Parts: sequence; structure tokens; C-alpha cells
Amino acid sequence: MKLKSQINQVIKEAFSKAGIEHEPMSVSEATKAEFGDYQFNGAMALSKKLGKNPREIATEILNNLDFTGLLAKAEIAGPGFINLWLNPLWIASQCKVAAKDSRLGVGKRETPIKVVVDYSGPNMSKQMHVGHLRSTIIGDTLANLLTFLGDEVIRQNHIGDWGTQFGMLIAYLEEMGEDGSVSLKDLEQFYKDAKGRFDADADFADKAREYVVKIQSGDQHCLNLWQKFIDISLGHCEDVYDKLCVKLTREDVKAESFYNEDLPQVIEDLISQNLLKESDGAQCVFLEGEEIPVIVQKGDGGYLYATTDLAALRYRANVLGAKRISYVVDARQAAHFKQVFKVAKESGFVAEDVKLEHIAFGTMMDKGGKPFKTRDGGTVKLIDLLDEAVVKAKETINDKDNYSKEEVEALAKIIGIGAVKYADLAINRESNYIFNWDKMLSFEGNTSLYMQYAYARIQSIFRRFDGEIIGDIIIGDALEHRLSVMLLRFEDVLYRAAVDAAPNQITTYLYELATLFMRFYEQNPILKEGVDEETKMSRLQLADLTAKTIKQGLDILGIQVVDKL
RNA sequence: GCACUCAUAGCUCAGCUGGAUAGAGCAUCGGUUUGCGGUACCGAAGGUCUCAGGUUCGAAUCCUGAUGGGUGUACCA
Repeated sequence: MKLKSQINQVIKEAFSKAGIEHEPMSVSEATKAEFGDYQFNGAMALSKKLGKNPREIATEILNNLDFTGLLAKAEIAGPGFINLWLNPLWIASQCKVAAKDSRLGVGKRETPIKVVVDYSGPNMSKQMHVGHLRSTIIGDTLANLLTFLGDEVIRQNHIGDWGTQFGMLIAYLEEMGEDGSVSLKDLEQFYKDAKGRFDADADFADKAREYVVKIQSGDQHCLNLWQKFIDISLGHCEDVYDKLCVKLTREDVKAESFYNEDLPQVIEDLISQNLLKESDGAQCVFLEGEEIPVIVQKGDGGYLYATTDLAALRYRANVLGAKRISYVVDARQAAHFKQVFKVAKESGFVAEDVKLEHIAFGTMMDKGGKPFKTRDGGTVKLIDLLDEAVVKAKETINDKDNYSKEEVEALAKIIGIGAVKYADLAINRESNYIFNWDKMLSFEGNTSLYMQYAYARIQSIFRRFDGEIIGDIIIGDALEHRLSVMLLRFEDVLYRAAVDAAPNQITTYLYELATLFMRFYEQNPILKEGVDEETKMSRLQLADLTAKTIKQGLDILGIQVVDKL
């Protein structure tokens, strides 16, 4: 239900009838319940243009509003606000439609586009750490969201699988022989051991350097070892993705090395575009208004990540055919992306109509507001963090005796992982985010547990009720009214969140919805004695649609629900 | 130095294209006739939206400057 645009349409018609030849601004949600459901603030803005006082203009608009459809009432308030009340009968019928629809009334985009979402991007020489968390879950949410709205989403995991350290790592893997894959379980340790050998043994160090050259020149033996190493390392990542309920698979992997062959061509093409200049021995693109050039080839002939990114950009635009390419990467790389995007456009690698965007996010901080580290200052492995979340989640389960060991385990996983993800997604992605176990695992406030609890609570209603739900939705009081309107807003929220790539708009909405439901449920009994059949049926349907909306919303965030908590 | 970014209640955060008396949660205080899941709900208190100007009928939101924090600044990714 594109609620807002339907209301806008009514306003637009009123404009036309009133003979106002301006495009009306969009209505917005009423700031307070007493101001109705929506408000139109455009009369004040028109005052100067039309040379009339705003209340006069508002009156003209109001007199031409159509009250035979979705609007029930409108009032002029203050300097010229038009407060709008939706027709309860209309709301009820729309909720009914949504409840019956598998998509809850959320339409698919009329003109879907191909979108590449680049996220996660772990480095194969190291284990995933907390620094990868935000990219991974924000990116996954964006991909889920756009998929749900009907776009053709191509997930891209741009893993780091190339560079000098791999010579060392595969030389060490070869030396370990069969045991290599075993000790690789702890990549961190493996890296340290390899580095130890590298520093201590000159022969080994030579071999490592030799291997780098050999990989790059396509030596089969070394490439096999390299491939083995990548496979194992990627397996670790997949364990994390699995735990996180993130949908990345091997099909989504397009490693850095994938673009190797195109790199010389990137340079060639930049030369033929006259964009390249040599500076201090390096090949650079100097952009207007930028102090620092984009270096695409080092003095020694090596390529840089800007080169790879350019190759990736044109592959995504031209081969994959993407019209929107979204990079979910740490905010610290803003300058890099700004420059690379500019080069991509100026060189014609990427057509003008392709939207390139850096979905930047802030840093994860500890309780004290400092970057998140272990006690001894090391990086926190992502898998350890997730395991800890599951352990802590177990403590929140009240009656463990009612569940089998496996059930507790499964439940703890859903709660713990959901808490970690939700806490992150609920923050405006651009600001830094303070990680706090107690807060995220609380039932109170805007948390996944509150949402899961609300869902489970509704499910328990349906466990107690067995029968067929028939009849209409009847909006009987102010809370039912507000809840219903909130339910109809779902589509607007999702589309807005997709434009802004802002998961927190979804969490905010879900929290408001769940809160509103709790209030409604507190005040309006459903299965208690004395509730007449018609009212019961109506409220059951509202409860059902609320639960479905929460579930669908959380599903987009990659968070599961359970029938019992 | 330059560039980018942030500054909202004691704490953690919302606040969409400028709109009415700036909103939540936590913490604090008080309340809810056995409560369909009370891990809930209701209420109170809590603010110079860092500061100073400007634009506007109207500014937390836009512009300029100041202060304070964060980040980035040519051959790592």
C-alpha cells in the first residue's frame, strides 16, 4: 500500500480543482495523534507565490478535497496546516487486503533495475573480525530489501585474495603438507607461524617471494596451493555467514584476483582517454578539485586497489549490467570512493546513468567509546563475538526446563544473533556505534528481543484460538485506528529505506508498530470473556497482520522469529 | 596545514524532502479491579538541539564562522 502517494493524489486533485497551478509538496505523517493521521503543510509555502494568506489557501484546498474515498475529515490548524484523518472503513478494508496478501500489500517496483551490492569483503589471509560485521549485515539487509521490492540484486563479495602475503602463506602451507588444512583452523595462528618462519629462515623467505612471482605468472603448482588456501579460508567465512544468517554464497564471490587480467587494459584505456599522467614514477589520474591524484600504477609497475576497483566497476556496469552499484564499506574510505567513482565516470568506464554509491558506516566502539578491541588490544574475531552472543542469550531464556537441550541451543542462537544484528541495524549507519551486550540483549526498548517477544505473544493468542477467522476488520477506537494506519505504512517505509539504504528506518518502524500493538492489546482484549464475536474476529485479524509485518520486517533484516520464547 | 564528518535529556539514540509545545529507550520516581505471555502497560520528572550570526512566515534540519571530538590525507587494501 503506497499510502502516502495515494493521499498525495487526493491533494493533487484538490489543487487542480481549486485552480492552483503548483505541484503540491508531499504530505507527511502527523506529528501528533491529535493532528490526525497525515498532514499537509504546503499551504504556507504557497502563500508568497500566490499572494494570499496561507489559511485562505488551505481553505480552498480543503473545500476541494474528495471525502468519498480514503479521507474522512480534514481540518485547518495553526497558520495553515491541513490535518487529515483517514476513513476508518477504508483503512479497515485495506488492512484486510494486506492480511490476505503474501506480500502484505507491498507492491513490487514497477521498473526493477539491476543492483550490485558489494559487501563483507573479508581478507583471505586473516580471520573475519568485528570490523567486518557492519558491512556484512548492512549489506545483506540492503540486498534483502531490494530483492523484496523486486529489484534484480547481484550480491558481490569482493574478497581479498591477492597480494604479497599470500606467497608466504602458501609456502608455509606447502611446508605443512597434509597438516596444513588442520592448522588453518586458526588462521591467525597460521599467519603468525608463517610470519615467524619468514622472519627466521632466509631460505623460506626467498621461497615465499619466489612464490609471489610464480602465482602472478600463472605457475600451476603455486596456483593450486593458493586455491587450496583460499578455499579453506573462505570456508571459515562461510561458517560466520551461516551463523549470521547472511545469504552470501560462493556464487557471490568475485575475488580481487578475478580482475587481474583486466588491470593492464584499465591502464591502457585511461591512457587512450588522455587521463593518465606520470608523477614521481607512478601512473596517476589527476582530478579537478582534488589535491591528491588517484594512483593506478605504482612506480614498480604494480597495480593498486584503485585499479582493481575501476576494473570491478566497469565489470559490474558493463558485463553485469547494473544500474545501481552500492558499496557497503567503512566511512573512512569515503575519499577513495569519491575519487574512484569520478574516474569511472570521466573515463566512460561506467555510463552516466549508473548510480554509484558508497554506503558508508561508522566504526564499532566499546562501552567507553573507544574502538572495539580485546582486553589486550587485539582485534576481536567475529566468530568469537557471535559465540559469546549465543552464550549470553541463553541466560535470557527463562524456563529452560521446558525445552530440550537442542531447543535451548537453537533458541539462543536466534536470540543472540538477532540481538547483535538488530542493535547494529537500529543505529543510523553513518554514526559510530557503541556496542553494549546488556542493552542489545534486553527485552526493553528498541531491541530484537522486544520484537521477538511481541511476535511470540501474538502467536500464543493463535495457539489458544482454534477456529476460522471470518468477517471484517472493524476499527473501534483510536488505538485500533493508529495501529491500522501504522500497518498500512509498511510499504512506504520499505521504499524509503531502500532509497536511503537505511536499515534503521525499518527498525524504527517495527519498534513503533510493536509498541503500538502492545498498547492496543493491553487495552483491547481479544480472547477474554465478554468480547463479542465480531470484535474478536476483527482484533484477531489486526494481531495477525501485525505479526506478519513484524516477521517480514525482521526477515529483511535477516533476523528470525520464534513462536515461543 | 588541507579535506571530510559528527555535536540533540544523566546515558544510548530517533528526528524523512525546513513546519505546530524537539521524541523514544535505559536509569530515577510513582501507578496498573488474579496479568488473553507483567520479559507488559500507564504516568511524572528530565532540553539554551555545542556556541554566534544569516536565509525564511517558520530552522535541530539549509548557509557562514567559532569551539570541541572523530577520520582521511600519493605509490597497503
